Amino acid sequence: MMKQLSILAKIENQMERFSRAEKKIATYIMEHAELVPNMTTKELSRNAGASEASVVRFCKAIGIGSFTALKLALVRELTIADMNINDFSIIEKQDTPYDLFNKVTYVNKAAVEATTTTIDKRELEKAAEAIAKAGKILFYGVGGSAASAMDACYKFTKLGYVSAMSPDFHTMLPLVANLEKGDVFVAISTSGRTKDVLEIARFAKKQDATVIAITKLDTSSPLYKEANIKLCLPDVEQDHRIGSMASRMTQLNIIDALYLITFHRMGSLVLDKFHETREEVVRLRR
Amino acid sequence: MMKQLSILAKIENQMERFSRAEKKIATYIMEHAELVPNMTTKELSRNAGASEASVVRFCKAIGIGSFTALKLALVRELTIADMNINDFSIIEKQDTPYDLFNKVTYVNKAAVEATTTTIDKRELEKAAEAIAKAGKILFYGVGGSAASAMDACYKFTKLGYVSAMSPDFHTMLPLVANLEKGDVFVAISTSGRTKDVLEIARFAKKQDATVIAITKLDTSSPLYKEANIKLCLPDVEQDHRIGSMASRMTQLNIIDALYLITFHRMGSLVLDKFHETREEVVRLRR
DNA sequence: TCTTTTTTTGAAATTTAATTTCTTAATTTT
DNA sequence: AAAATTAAGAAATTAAATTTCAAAAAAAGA
Repeated sequence: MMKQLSILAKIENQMERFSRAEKKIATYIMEHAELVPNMTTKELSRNAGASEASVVRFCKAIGIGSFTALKLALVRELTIADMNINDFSIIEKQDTPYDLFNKVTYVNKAAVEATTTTIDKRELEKAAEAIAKAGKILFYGVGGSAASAMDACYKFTKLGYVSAMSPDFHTMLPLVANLEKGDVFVAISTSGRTKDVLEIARFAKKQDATVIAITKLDTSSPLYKEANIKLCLPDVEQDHRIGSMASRMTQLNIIDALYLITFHRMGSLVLDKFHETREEVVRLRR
Repeated sequence: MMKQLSILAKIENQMERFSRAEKKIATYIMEHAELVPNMTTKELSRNAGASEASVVRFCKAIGIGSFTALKLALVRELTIADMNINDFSIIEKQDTPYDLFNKVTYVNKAAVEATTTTIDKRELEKAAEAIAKAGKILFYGVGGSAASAMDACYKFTKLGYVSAMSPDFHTMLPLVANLEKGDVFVAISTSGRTKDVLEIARFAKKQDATVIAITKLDTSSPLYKEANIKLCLPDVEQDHRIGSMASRMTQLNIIDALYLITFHRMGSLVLDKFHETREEVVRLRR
């Protein structure tokens, strides 16, 4: 029922979609998975009969940020396969609540872990830089992503930023209209194809704000293409009837990172104000 | 038969033999093994307080051919050992954004994992039962827990429940006033001592609603004592300056479980309505 | 204690690997 | 068939790992 987070399964599933060179690479990896972690792009490209560039592009195509990340993910997967933990991956009729809880826990843990395969070091640095320089930060996500936007907004408010969010398109419009050059707009959409989010992101860009996208690594999605900075989520898509649970975990993991990075960067400068807030909170304790 | 020593064990064994720089590197690896696979020689050397050359030499010293090989070996080992959770509050001055990201990821993963230590099978079953019988479900959390409440509300609305939430005390009052016997009120407060949440929870109880608490396992907290059903969060140690990030992860993990359990229980009965919603969503695709 | 020798270390240079850019080739669309 | 789009590899760039080498620290011998 719940789809695998497994790299090899993902490759197999997408096999028809792949282009000629990608197919060669995919086939080679499927057949020699255990060798790949010890290879370089040059070796793999030579063995598969494609170019190094295609190897790197292939990684993005399957939603993994870099060749090195693919190698690490493969090692993990092959190690796990040896251990046979995979009975977690399927929900069964006779599952008790506690079984289901354990399965959810496993999936969420794996989802958080998978974020390391899609995050790009430099994009993260760019994001940190942009946020550090921003006057205002807006967050926007709808449906399942609204809660992530809310969480992010709360966190950055705590840091002393002028921050806002709303799951409502019409409320966002005037907020975005007031963005200025150097301000930051964070668009949260796992698919990268949510119309409302896209439209507001374009508007924010027109206002000269820096647009940070928190979205699935999918080079063909409109949000991915539009954004100034891309913080990519792993593709943890699950049963379409259930909807994505784990993807919120990955969104929040990235938001936590942004928060911690900003906090760390501000350093002791803000700690005083921070403590003031805290004391007041304790005093008013509700 | 000679037992194959793991890398970490091997490092520990040889600790006395190491030179000064090697010792620093060994210590860092022992203490942050899970971070090393995503590091470069430069990062590791900086974090450990030694040079890149020493990192490479260290690998040879423990009988591993290259730094890359060490990283792969560590991944294998950690995947098998799968987390010995000790390591919170691990932020250092010189951490780069990417370092911080990896640390957050590790902490969040560990937090999700830790949920398994505090959840009680029977409480979970009671919660599932109560929700199945409920007409309405309310969620209430303030501050950092508001986003969790929002997420939960969205999920249960998708399942066809009459569900509401607000981070605003005054908005909650009339909502709770309309609760009837058998309805469910879910109070989300990690500390279990948030005044607003407590007051509303008491009110809900007076209305004969079933009060489910999502709160830290702490038998002396008022919310823990008041609640009909307790779904307990692990006590994720938190830096008080930073505030809890990981605790939201644990809240959401439990919410995901409740959602999945309810979904599972409803079974195919609702799938039709579910699909209708989905088709409409696709049609209106925004 | 004071050389001398040996070992350890990190800075800089080199080599190797990964990624991006740019151009050409192939494919699809009109 | 022409135009537009997409795919692919060669070459250039950037980043990572490794080696070299000179200086510092420690050990050995006077």
